[in-house]
Amino acid sequence: MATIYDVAALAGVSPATVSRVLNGRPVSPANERLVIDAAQTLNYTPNRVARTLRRQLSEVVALVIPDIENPFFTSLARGVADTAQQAGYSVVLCNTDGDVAKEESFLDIALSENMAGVVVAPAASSSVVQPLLERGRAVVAVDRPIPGADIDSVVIDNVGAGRLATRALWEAGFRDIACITGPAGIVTAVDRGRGWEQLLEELSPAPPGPHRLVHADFRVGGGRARMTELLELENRPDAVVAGNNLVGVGALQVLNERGLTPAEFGIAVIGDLPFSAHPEDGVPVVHLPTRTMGTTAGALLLERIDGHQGPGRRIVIPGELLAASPGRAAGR
Amino acid sequence: MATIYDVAALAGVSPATVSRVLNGRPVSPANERLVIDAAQTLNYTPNRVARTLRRQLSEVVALVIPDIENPFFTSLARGVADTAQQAGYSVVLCNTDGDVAKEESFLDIALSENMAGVVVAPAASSSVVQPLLERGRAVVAVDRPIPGADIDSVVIDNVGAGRLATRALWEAGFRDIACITGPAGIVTAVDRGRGWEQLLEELSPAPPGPHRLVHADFRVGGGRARMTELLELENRPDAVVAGNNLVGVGALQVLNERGLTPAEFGIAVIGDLPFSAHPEDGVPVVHLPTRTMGTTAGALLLERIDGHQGPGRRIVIPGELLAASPGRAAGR
DNA sequence: TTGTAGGCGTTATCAG
DNA sequence: CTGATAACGCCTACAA
Repeated sequence: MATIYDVAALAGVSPATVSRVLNGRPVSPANERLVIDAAQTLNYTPNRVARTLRRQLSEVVALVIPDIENPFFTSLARGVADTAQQAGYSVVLCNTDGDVAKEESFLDIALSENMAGVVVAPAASSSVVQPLLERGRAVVAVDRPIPGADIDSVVIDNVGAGRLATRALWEAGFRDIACITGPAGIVTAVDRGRGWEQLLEELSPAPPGPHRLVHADFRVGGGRARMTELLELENRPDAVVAGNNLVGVGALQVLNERGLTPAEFGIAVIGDLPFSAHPEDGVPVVHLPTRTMGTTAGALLLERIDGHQGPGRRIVIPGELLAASPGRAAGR
Repeated sequence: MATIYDVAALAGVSPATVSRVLNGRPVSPANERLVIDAAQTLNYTPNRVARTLRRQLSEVVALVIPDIENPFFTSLARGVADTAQQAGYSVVLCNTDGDVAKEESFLDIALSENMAGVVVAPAASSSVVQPLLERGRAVVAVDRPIPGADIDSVVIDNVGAGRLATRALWEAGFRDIACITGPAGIVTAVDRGRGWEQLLEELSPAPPGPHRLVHADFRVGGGRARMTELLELENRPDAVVAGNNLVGVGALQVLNERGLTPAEFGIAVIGDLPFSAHPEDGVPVVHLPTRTMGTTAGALLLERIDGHQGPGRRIVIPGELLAASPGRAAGR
């Protein structure tokens, strides 16, 4: 592999001059030509490891997410990647599988690899970003804020999303609306449940009992399990709010298998139904602009990398209720 | 940030001894204790950049895929990540968006970051892995082989998958079966189309005209567009093979929107339908074990990293026809 | 504008 | 077993 010395030798200049050309610093036109030609003929590529060691900062940013198989996060990832790549950074994706230890390991690596910044969707409510911050690295939280860390964060208005979904069912005439949200330890799940609760307390003469709010794994299996239980209840509800896209898929699976239509048993979903092959008539969906979250988080990160100081900013992105009209095209 | 010198100073030994402890080389028990304690109190983490520069090899492997939003590839990614992480490697995911230039850029980076290896699902039939191979780096192709490169590859039996899907429709009684496969430039798409063609030539007294094989973008939109066109044909077919999971979703969307059931218009899908909320009764699906592909590719990569020599191995993984019986649980 | 030289943090070699 | 030292490839004062 050619080094900067090889290029210098071939061009008949010093390594410093080569470095200057590579980094766009002033060099005589003649030498610039020589260096460029030499680099070309040697097929020279700067060694990024050495550069990073010297500069103490790489041109890589990491995106740490808990579930790479959830379209919510892959769409988010696209947003971050688009923004960062446009600014010349490479984006590497790290999947923690919801495992706090893996997340910590990736943050460690980001630190010791001298990465320029990290966008993290924390697996739990605690996330060890302090070491990164102490070293002056850019860190942005996305989807879920990190309590106690004064950093930029980009989140959904989860309470509002919960309200929108619940209101859609209420207005469709349902009066005993349950909610399957995510784990009690995940703030997005809790907030969506709070939105559901708020709205019913405002509208309903008899607010729902606490047993109408159930927690599920934020995956298809979780939705299936809780939906099945709800249906087998002695006094079962007449509608349900699904706390995220995958829970929605699971719940819909159960309803469909039992031949229950959305008119018979109401269901609204917080988050876009991924890859739906059926129109899902009558199912209100609260669209969450995940790609926008990603681009926003990416933009904040770039600003921080560029040296922006100041207290952590908090950007809240609203969900948007999609009409549950028949014939609406699903999927993408 | 503490360095190896700080640890050495605190422990009262030389940096070399610290390095030895870190790398599990023989050191007197007394010194080992001292070093471990010193490292702990200083909260020391080795600088991976410096280590990589010195060792000329990092403990990172890259996985380069063309579409992070396609569950086919995210599932594959899980497989690779599981295997590699178990062996102590960090996996970084690079999404090329099907863009050959981006792919080349990522391969460049893998090279100049001294990454230990790369698993690549090539965007096109050419992929510039030569520089990596020349530097002795481990490279494994997955999903699509790289013509002209003598490397390990893990692929689906795409011809076989095409045959399975087509046979299922034939046996269900359909006799004018079209095929929507992927772009003509993607070998997996071509092979699946060949499987369709082969089978019909064997079974059908009048093999299908070439216009029964159409190429689509391997995404939902591609499936929608081609399916719509097929249905509007003057002499439309009575069934269709969808060339991948997303084309299947798109085609199913169109059929469902028009109220055509799988009994009226046959459809079989090559690849698992992602996140299906409906049972999809009567739709034969050729299951592709993507996760296994990933773990297999990861294992081959690790062997190469460990120095395994020899010509490129080619592992072909068969698809498996899932019965299209009513009531089958869909999604995961 | 250009070259020299030191150092980024680690590991490997080579004496001791 | 241990320590001093050079080297990985690059960038950047500093001096010319």
